[in-house]
Amino acid sequence: MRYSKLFSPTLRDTPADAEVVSHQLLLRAGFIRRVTSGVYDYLPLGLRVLRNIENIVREEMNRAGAQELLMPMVQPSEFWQKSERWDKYGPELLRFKDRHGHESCLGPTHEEVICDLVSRELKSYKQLPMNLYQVQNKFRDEIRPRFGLMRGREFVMKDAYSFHANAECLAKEYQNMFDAYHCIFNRLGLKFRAVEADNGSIGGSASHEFHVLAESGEDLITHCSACDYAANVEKALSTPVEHTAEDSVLNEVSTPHKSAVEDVAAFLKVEPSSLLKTLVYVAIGGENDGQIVAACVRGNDNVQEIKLARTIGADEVALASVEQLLAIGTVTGFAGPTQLDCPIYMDQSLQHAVGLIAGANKKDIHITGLNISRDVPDAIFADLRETQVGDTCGKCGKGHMEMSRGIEVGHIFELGTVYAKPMEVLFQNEQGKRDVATMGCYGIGVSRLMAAVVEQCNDDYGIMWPVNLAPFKISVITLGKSETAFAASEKIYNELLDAGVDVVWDDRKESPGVKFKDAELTGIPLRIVVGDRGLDNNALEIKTRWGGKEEATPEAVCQKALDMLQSLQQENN
RNA sequence: CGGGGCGUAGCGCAGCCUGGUAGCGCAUCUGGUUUGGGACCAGAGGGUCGGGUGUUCGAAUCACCCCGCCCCGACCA
Repeated sequence: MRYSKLFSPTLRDTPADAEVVSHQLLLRAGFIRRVTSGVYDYLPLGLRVLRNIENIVREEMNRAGAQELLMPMVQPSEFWQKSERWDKYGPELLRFKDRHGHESCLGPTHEEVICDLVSRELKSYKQLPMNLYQVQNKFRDEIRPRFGLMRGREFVMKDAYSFHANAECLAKEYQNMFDAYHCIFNRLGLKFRAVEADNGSIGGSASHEFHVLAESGEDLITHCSACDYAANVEKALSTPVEHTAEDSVLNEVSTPHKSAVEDVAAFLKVEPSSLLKTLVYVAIGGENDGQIVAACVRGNDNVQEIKLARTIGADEVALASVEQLLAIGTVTGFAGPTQLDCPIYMDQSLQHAVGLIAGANKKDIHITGLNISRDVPDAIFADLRETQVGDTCGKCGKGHMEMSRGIEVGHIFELGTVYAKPMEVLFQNEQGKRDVATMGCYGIGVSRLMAAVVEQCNDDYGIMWPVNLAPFKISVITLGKSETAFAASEKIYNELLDAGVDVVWDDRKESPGVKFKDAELTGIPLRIVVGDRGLDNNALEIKTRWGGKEEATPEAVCQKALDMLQSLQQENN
């Protein structure tokens, strides 16, 4: 490709509305442009990278034995009614009617469609197991799209669905996908971590998320310093540092206008860990929709709302309103577990706690000397607190937990029969009886990966694509306007084209600085500089995007560059 | 949807408080000079000042409504 013909509009200034580096650089380097909220154009360079990512994903999925197909973006409401998600899925599902008044939606995921397809064709256990995948655009009407490709409404996803005769077979495929995902993210040159995850609304049993480690990540993930345990904090198991206190009698103390944990602790001259934090929640969705519950953790801990929701059988929870607090006999800022008219859930670490300070359910008053087993006999104990740095690992009991931020780029689930059953994905088993297929599903956010890679691979000059992903591998930069430099460049360019490399020739009538800056901004791994000076010295410069520098004669420069490319590729993997 | 911020040329911004007929840098176009790190000179084009309504002799500027964007929260690949 000649740069003079390339549609690659780069920007000098960072667009003001882009917050994270990946968004800024992808815009500046001319890889993407925004169409509307959470919806983007992929320009030629961006599409090249996207395709490179897709192809690595394809190769590894194929190698793992999955088969590619392609399902539609538009899906009929009937499928969703059958799976009972038409009502459950919520406003993220973009629904519309066609000219006949027929209700449809844009696919946010494809369990329904694949189940419908497979249910029609699946007859016998002999056809199983089977793993089908696609790389396709999804649409989710996200509440708040942000960070460019990181959280779009329309995005490219690889979604795979496996079907099995039984749970053991599913477990095997789950492991197979787990391993394939490791291969994929390694080939993409990413620092990542697989963590145990909450299944969320998708349902099913086992589940892992794959996170690219980055400060800008939206998720908090935690891992053990000693064993291989790693989990999303939404789900992580750990035990807090022990707290000891003297047992004593209950006593009321006046704490005027002090309701925040820090304020109360400072006012009473104690550590926040001596306090009991009581938060009142309302269940949303699930069998106990609308139920009000109290959740208690130590003052220095936080309630992990997802854990609470799972514990009480709700889809999610929300903090109760002032009116709801009054209804159960307490007031804002001074809630405590005694004499509350609702079920009281307590973090399991509090089972034997004594000498705590808690709200008295009266304005401006706290109680001291709270003994949980004595004073809150009806408490229900469960894992409710959010894991903190330094907690003891809930798995090995030896290491302590460390925290990092992650971008979720993959998620795999053992679904079991949650979709196959309502969608009637049935087959005849070995005994000749009708059976429900057991399913797994495996997602990778392909377009999000593009952003995640940039988050990890950039410097002050721009993007530094891993060789595997780079839109072009080599940039031939012509300097000056001499006929000889131009002719020499063209020769090198053609030689590289013949060698089958993705090469771009910067033949523009621009000053050297502009060409260098653009090559760096767009992250081309290797550049060959062809100028009169180099030609006169019979030594052309080859420079890597990571600072490496070599020289070669005009005759040898192509081979040299190809060799360098190869060794860069190996470093990558 | 709740809270905060913003909307003036392709990009980055000033002007608004105190109303007077729209400006700067970069980019773009023409001509010329230049070419190993975002060149220089001369000239040129490009704006419903997000939209509407109102106040006013007069609105980018003041008021009200709407729309859009960004950040924090709930969602998730």
